[in-house]
Amino acid sequence: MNTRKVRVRFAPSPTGPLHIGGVRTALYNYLFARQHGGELIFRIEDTDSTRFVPGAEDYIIESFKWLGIQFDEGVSYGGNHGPYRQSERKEIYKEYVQKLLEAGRAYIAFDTPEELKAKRDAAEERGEKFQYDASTRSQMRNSLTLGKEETDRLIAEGHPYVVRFLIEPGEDIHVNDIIRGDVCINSSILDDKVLWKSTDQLPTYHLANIVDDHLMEITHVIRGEEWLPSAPLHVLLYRAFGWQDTMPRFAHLPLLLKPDGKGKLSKRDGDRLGFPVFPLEWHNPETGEVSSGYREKGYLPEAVVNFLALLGWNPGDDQELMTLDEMVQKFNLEKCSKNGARFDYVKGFWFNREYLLQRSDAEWAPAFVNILKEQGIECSKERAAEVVAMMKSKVIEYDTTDGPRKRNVSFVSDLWPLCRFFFVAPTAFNTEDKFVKKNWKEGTAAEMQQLRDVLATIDDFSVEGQKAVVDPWVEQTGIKPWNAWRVCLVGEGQGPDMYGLAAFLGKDEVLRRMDFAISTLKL
RNA sequence: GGUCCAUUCGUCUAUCGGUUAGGACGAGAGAUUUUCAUUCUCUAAAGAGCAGUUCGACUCUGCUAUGGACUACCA
Repeated sequence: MNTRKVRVRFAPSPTGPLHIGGVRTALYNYLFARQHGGELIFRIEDTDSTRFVPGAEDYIIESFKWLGIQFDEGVSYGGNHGPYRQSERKEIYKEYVQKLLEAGRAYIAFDTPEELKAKRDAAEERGEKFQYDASTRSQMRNSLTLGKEETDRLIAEGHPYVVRFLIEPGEDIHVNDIIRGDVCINSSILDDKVLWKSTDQLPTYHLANIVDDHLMEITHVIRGEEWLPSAPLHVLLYRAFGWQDTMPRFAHLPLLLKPDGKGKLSKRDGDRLGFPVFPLEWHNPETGEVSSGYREKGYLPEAVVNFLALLGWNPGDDQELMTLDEMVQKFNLEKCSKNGARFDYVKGFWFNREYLLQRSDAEWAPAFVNILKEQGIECSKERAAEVVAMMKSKVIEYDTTDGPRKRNVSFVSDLWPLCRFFFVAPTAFNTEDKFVKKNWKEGTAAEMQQLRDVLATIDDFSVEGQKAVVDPWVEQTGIKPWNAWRVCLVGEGQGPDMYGLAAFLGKDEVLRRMDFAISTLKL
């Protein structure tokens, strides 16, 4: 085992917004690094020049800032192992492919993409599969079949070529994965992977990845399960370079699956079911399409992080709500589950609510004030906080694939549809409404008139002030005014405690709404 | 098709040979309630199937089934 300082990395390619699965991978790397007092490196793997998307890199950096995941080194963070963008490391890779070439562990191949495609198509027609490997490379146009002279000549003439990794068949390659244990595959099923591309004169992922991880002294590679099949190739690469002694340990994380149906979680699922799959809102620079983000939807970063952390890992006890620091304490790669986790976004609502409830009413207020402003309502933070206090324990309806459901207020934005009447007086009453029908009968108007006149005498209109006058009146008259009063002030059967509502509205507004209801509803 | 990985309540999961198989989300019921809620209490809900190893298997092995990933000059 190595006693080197733990160094892990998260290395996305800037081909678009950061997928939520990638966020989880980065989070696990972060937890692991922190727990071991190690370092987290942020590397950009932009060796596919054709898929580069402007803005993606900044997007990813901003995402981690919002989430509170701090890197120690890398693009935008600095460090002594740079540059951290693979496109800026071309000369380094060149040097290392050269070494492989000289050592006879790689060779040059002139087969064009078209020729290869023709081979594949032909094989497919025969119901077979073409693979560029020990069994076929002797029939191809490469430095092995052409000889050194001819190869040099073709290169000199400017023929495009790739560099392929020469894989010896018939060897069992073991990968000791921290999560999955021993994974073994035979080298015969591997193809001679392209290490250097002719199209853009850049290395492929496999080469750049191994060279960088070695040079950046990475000790543990924590990545998605989609990389498991190529892990043996990577092991072979480490060996070919003679780096097996410092080869990092591997840990392949299970995938995030669709909330329903089959397959892995995709952007489409988010669009379909109405939840974000990206941390931040993303504006596609080419299509102009906008994809929603957790931040813009009103999620708290702590909630997103906590929710994600538990998708594929758990501390082994029953604690589900954890701060980042607690997670750092408890994290354990060996306790990561091996099977894919369905993305249960409904549980995400619950996490958000829990974290929102930990915040004071005053902390909810600014966001609520903004939402009110969008509705054309000006409201001070203080008054907004009062509404929050009265309404945060309510439930709202939301849509699911199984039809409408109810859930607790989980976002500040849930408040608005529940709180309209705080700011807008009823302008009409629905006499067909069950609550109105049940609570506004003959004689109710007269009772409300009595209550109105009692309220009119109150100077201190606070909850306490009203109580002191109204409670005795209720006692004395035997009138239960609550529901009818609610009809007057709200217009329907919802809202907070009546004294609280009335205190918020103020005496004038309360009397005005009552007058309006009494004169419109009559009876 | 080939290779590899996986399989406990609807979902996320605990259990690392001996348990009444635990928790959470979600669902249902009841109590409380100044409407709707909150809150509290309770309930239902699981080891894919078949063999084997063992005194004993959710846990180990094999097969089957199912799901997933990979199979590019993409990462």
